[in-house]
Amino acid sequence: MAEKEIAKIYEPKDVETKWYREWESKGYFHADALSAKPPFSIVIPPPNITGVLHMGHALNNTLQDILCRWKRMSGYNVLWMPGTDHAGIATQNVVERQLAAEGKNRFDVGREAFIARVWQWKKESGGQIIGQLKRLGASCDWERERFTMDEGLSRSVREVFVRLFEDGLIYRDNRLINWCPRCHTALSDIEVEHEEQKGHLWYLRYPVTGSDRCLVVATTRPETMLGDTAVAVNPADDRYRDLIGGSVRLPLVNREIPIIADDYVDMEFGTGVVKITPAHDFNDFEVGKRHNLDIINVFDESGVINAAGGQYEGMERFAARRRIIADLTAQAFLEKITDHTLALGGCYRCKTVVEPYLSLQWYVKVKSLAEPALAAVMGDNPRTRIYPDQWRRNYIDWMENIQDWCISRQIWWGHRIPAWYCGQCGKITVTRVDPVICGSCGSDGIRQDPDVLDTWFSSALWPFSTMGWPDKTPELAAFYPTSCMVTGFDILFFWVARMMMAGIHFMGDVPFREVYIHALVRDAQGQKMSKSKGNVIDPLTVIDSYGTDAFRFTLAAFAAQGRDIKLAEERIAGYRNFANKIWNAARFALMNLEGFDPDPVKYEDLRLSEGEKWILHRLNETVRETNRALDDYRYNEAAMGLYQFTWSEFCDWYLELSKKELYGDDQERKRAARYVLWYVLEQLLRLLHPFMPFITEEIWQTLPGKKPAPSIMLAPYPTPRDDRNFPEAATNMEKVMAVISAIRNIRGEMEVPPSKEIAVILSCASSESLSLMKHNEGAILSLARVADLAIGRDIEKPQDASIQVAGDVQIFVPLRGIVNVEEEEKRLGKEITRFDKDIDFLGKKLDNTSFVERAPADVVAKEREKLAEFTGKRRLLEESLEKIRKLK
RNA sequence: GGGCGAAUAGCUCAGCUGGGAGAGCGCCAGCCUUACAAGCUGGAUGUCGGCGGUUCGAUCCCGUCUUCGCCCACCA
Repeated sequence: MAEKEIAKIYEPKDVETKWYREWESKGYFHADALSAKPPFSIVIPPPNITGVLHMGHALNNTLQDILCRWKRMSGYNVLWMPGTDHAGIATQNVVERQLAAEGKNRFDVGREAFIARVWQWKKESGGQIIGQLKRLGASCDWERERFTMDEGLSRSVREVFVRLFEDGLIYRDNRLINWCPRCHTALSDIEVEHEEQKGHLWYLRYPVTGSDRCLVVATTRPETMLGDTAVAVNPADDRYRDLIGGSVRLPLVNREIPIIADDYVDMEFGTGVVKITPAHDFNDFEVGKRHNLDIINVFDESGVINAAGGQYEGMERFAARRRIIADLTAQAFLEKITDHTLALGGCYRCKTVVEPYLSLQWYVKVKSLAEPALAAVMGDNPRTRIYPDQWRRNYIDWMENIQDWCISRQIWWGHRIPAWYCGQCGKITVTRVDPVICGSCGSDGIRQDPDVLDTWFSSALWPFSTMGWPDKTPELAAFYPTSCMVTGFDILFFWVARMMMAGIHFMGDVPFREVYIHALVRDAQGQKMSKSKGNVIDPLTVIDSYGTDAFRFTLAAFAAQGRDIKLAEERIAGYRNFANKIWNAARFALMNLEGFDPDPVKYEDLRLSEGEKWILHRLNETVRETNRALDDYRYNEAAMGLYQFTWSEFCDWYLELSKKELYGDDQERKRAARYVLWYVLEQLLRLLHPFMPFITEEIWQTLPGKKPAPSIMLAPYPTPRDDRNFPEAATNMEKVMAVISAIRNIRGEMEVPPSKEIAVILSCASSESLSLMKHNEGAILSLARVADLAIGRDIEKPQDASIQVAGDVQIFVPLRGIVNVEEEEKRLGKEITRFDKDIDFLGKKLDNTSFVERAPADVVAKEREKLAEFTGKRRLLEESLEKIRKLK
């Protein structure tokens, strides 16, 4: 470290760009498929090309990067496969909005030109999230970056579609599906988000034919009455039994429709009479099938009433509702309106209320795919383990109740369905290569299905399509199945479940060995972050103001399993301070390591102090804990352990302890101190690197000594070292630290300013303590700021001294001129009361014969010890208090 | 309607397999002690949501209730 002054405050910005560029350009992120090292692979949940980095991405990718950096340093051949998703509906929406701004729609420009325009948009602005992931420090193998619509992945999609079709697992059917009237496309069941809303139940009178009775039906959607083709009652319902087989006349429409009986009708609900609209309700559709009812579709694809709606044709569905209610009211067909809450389905892309809509769509038959995907997570040793376990239950429930997957979408941006219809024979041709003639009759009058595949169809193949499938590639051989999938629970069904099905079916093995499901990032109040609420914290703004490392560390420290993260900005500031603390500890070290070369140092020859042994021992324990925690995805525990070690032990204690050695003249001691300082810091930086990649690299590069690698990200991750375990020394040091703390406590309580040096007498009750305290005299002198220290066996307490007890050491601080007698009296009183409580508690516990008899012997012994210790201390304090009182 | 999760210091949260609770921020007191005031030292604060049960012993296990949150579900 040169004479150049290092800034007191860590400035992340330049450091981050500098090192990221270095890592990437040197190819440190690149995985070699032919490496001899054991593989560790993760495929990134590909962000949408329309995406900008939000908190969810930041958390997700930070957690992945921590794993990747940790494993890479631990000797694995790490592949983190990156890429982006074409995000069919979302991306199409973006470009359609652009067109709308120009006063056009996609039909004006035509399919080909529209798709060209989407590609153009992708080229210009589709990659920004990749740059943002880089700012986050993501160590992805960018050389392998893929896109769900690139050539290779499109080939995988085509292959999968054809094979499933050939196996009879893909079929076409005409049934009710969820339809978004705004996106003009079908949606799968899970793409519909249900939300509870306050609505109404309208009770409508349907006059019974040939009678002056009316049947009253309750409905939440009165406008669909235009498509009613029956009313239904429960066959067991005595109220209506006589009317079954009869008919009613549909108001406004004047259509005569039958009264049918069906078990589906709940007698308890509403009036026990249900209007049946097979074209616009999933239940009614089933009822209609059972009873062979007509299906009258009254909407067009935009949710506007069509010709079947007679006088209401051309009205938007909600306008039609208002009008129809008004008309029914006017004609006395409306009996009453009651409040009713219902779960309305909305499009997950645009929130528009979806419409059950009859149409011809493509489906994947999932039953046979789901079975092995279910089996793979079952048992004590599942092929794929889901963390935390609670999510396994969710996965299982969903897989067990899985419905066929509607995969066709009526949009233009996506993988076009490789099916051609013959105008001659009407047969379908599905092939790997675009056909020119019908596969059945040879006619050239074929045309391709206009629909594209659900975006999640290609996502399902991601773990193997990105590695070159269907070819047999070295990547697949080396990295499939992947080691781990890190993702949020919101796409457990959309994505994880489908990757499982596809992976097992096409690769013959699960796509990943482990799945780690992390939580959602919310605001400090626990609200979901959303633009409309205005509570969004932008990760990039956070990075700008606090630095990437602080931000990453915050996310890791918050990432407790199974719990959402409530992110408050103050916390990030707290970890920014932590980064700064590391920075300043490094400044201290570098200043004191000037001219020091650790390489020739023989560790075995060093004469280590108690404090040095203690910090080495604690480092070893921290190493052990960090590795163990990361192994179990306990990111928060790993982060908190490192935080505590760094700040409370390394900085607060060790650095302070080291000063007297570093500043002293004993060259042998100095050498040991420098070595330990260098060693612990060097190891600590490696431990922290997966969490805080930039600052650790910046400091690490300036440390003296020969580097094991050109970058800290390639240096071996610390593992515990047997030659650095000092359990005994560590315990001893803790005793010394307790004495120092006790002296500081007197100082603090007595308000003795740090500038005022004091005299202290230590009275030890054992020879062990005596030699320990003598041995660590220097530490006590400097850390407790003591000028005059006397240490002896069983020293009589001076009359006018303040007392503290630490283990079997009594600490006397002569009062005269320093301590206020009243203050001391108060302090002692407080301490005594505190002991009284514990003594009382322990006494009662030990008096309880069933405790003494039944509790394990070691627990009882421990409690006895504690009682004796407390009683002893209390007695000392009591004596001291009496003496003090005499002084008054 | 089914399932899951949460309730711990003023706030945000830890607390792995039961032996009378921790952190950060905030608060109080004293400090510019030559790495760091984004800092140092000391201190205060909790019927661990309520009620039962199991146990020698429960923040932790079981039951139940209350209050929040989430997921799934075709009750019109």
